[in-house]
Amino acid sequence: MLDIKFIRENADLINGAGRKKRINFEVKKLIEIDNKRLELLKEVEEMRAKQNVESDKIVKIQDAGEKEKIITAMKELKENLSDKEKELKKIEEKWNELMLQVPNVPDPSVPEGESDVDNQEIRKWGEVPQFSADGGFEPKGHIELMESLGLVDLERGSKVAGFRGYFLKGDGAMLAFAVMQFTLEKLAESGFEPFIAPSLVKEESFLGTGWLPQGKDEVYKTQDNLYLAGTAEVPMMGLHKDEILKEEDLPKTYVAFSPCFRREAGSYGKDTKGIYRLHEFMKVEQIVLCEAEHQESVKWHEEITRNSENIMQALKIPYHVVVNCGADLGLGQVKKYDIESWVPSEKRYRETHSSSYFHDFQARRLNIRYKDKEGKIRFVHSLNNTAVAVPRILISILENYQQKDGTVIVPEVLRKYLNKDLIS
RNA sequence: GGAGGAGUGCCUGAGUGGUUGAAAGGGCCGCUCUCGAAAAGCGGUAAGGGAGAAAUCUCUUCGUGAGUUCAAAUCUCACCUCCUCCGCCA
Repeated sequence: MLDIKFIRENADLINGAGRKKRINFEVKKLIEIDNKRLELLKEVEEMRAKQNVESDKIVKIQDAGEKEKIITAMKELKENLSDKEKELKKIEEKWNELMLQVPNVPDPSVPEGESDVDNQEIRKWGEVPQFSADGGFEPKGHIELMESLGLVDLERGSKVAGFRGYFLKGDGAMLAFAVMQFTLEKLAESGFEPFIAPSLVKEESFLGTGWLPQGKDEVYKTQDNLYLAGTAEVPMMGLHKDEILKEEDLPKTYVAFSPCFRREAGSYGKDTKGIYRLHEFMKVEQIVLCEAEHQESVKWHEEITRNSENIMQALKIPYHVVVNCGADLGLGQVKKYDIESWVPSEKRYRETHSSSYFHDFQARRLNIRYKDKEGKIRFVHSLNNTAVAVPRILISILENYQQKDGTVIVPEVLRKYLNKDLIS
């Protein structure tokens, strides 16, 4: 959500944002509704003021006849007032609906583009392994690798959990916990406060983060009107909802584990095999709330991106970082980087992390504020980034560390968790 | 799942229809006193919206929503949250 005053004064900017993000939104319509809203608001407030004044008189006046006269007049006013209030409420509902659709303005550095193919590589790390070079071998895909090593059971997974169901087992289960534990420890060391966040969450945090209403097909809803979060970003942003933080408490840097659930409604045909795209997975996520300065957001955006890169480098997995183009940005995102990890069997990088900042877009919706040095109350800025997503990251770990005989070397930094250096 | 109880400002807590945006105490901030501190005294201390250059004026908010009434923190209903007891249970 953006400030209505900002929207009114920067209609062109918002229209441009919509174009760049390939989101249909007409500022003109909203401004018309807003004008109507302000007009009605004024009328309603004048009537209420009148009512307040006359109410005081009713209490003070002794004369019974006079009193009766005012009460009669107030009865009439009440009729008119409640009609106007109903009208105002209807307009406000429409207004709110539109306000939730206003796209946040992307940073000028975000490239134009139609889809994720237009995302631009900004840096690359690591040597892509050359398995098939002289005397080498053709690298196996993660499914074959994991099934032959007994790390996953996909057949029984779908028997039990349906489409995209899976069991991680044996060293697959151990490796999953190892990489999450490693990540959590690394980030806790850098000062991020660890959390285990709820996944079953009320609607308001979904609206607040911008996952709803736009993504309603993407989110599971329960019969108790709770929703299953697709990322810890949702509960973690809800954490400080309606709070006024102190400036000295900022930045809030959190690292949260949570199970994640996604319907993948728009991706029926995509990645139907293996453990790349799942309805249920686990994730360790970085969340930052910082002061409401663009430079702060940028600084933290780079920092949380670097944190994830550091983990990838510790795991020694080749990756590159792309800056997402306009069309690949969500409604609230100002700028986003994806980290994509090398998948040898596909000979390409695939998305494993997503790092974005929102300015105060989410904070406005969630009403998360802080008091700055001058005592002024402002909305915080918010950011989030994947620290590691499991089991997706296992694809790159296992495929990059595989050997000719089908065994897999355990990344050095994970050995202490598995108590072994080879999965065979 | 069953039976009760409660939700008021930063906190504790008063308030059962009308000068209550809200007593009192605590906290916090400022000032006085003091060499300084403590204590004491005095003053201040919600957020959001609208109008205005500003001073200021005005509207809304006592868990949320709906209702009764000329008028609601106060009455009615629904929902949410928390607490206690019973049952079940990782």
